[in-house]
Amino acid sequence: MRISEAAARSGLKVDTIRYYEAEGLIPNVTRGPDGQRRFSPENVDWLTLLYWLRETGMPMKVMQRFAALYAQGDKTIPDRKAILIDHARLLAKRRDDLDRCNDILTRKLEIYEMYLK
Amino acid sequence: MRISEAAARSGLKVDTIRYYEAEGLIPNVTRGPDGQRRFSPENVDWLTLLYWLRETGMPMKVMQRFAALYAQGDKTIPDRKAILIDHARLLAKRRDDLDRCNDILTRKLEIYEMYLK
DNA sequence: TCTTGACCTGGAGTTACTCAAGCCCGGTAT
DNA sequence: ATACCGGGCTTGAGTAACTCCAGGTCAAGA
Repeated sequence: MRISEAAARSGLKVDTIRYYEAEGLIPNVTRGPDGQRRFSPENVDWLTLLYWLRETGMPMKVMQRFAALYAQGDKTIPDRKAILIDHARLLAKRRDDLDRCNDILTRKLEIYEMYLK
Repeated sequence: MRISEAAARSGLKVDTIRYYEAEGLIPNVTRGPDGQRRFSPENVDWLTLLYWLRETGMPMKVMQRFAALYAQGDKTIPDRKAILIDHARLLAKRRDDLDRCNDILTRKLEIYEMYLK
């Protein structure tokens, strides 16, 4: 499929996809005879994963490493697994942060209520 | 207290605090006779709030608006309340995102396990 | 044929810091 | 008295990760 559809399906913007490809984050992107990018369903799966990793705060350098490992085949699965487990730990921390911030907001809002009375 | 202590207490870096002040995010910062910034406990409270708002993804422009409203006194409390409620909604969305990403990671890891068998 | 729409590249602009260079100032060790 | 810290100051450059834009190609439809 074309880049616009890949963008719509993955959640990434067209520009971001091109940028990610230039930075080596997307393996196996082929071009049609017209020189335009063609995305396979596997490409889109990959982009969707990148979208969520980004959305949850994975730095690009880590994604780059992840993509490089992927390009080296199945023997890098333990390494890739380690990266994802690490990221899952980050997610847990972020979740705690959100909860903590929520508590703070709740307290502030209570104070505002007092003032409004 | 001095800037380094304010940084340690709020979680923000010294550089970030100076930057935030320059951008108008911190009301009522006074200077000592030596020309150095002095932070009151209220300042530190404010900085801590900024720290958590930033940590949970509030853009600086919103913080700027929030600070400007704060500087205008109690009559802006409803507006400030609206900003915080809005941000709380964002927190809820981010929490969903984290959970969704966690699901994806879990599935990927299961696939990796299959390969490793 | 002409135009439209999707794609291309290269490069500039943006956000929110982050770091570094170079200077001032008060306190302590020699 | 002076040399040297550590901490603070400002200004300005650098970074990450996009994001947008100008200018150009090309296939397909009216």
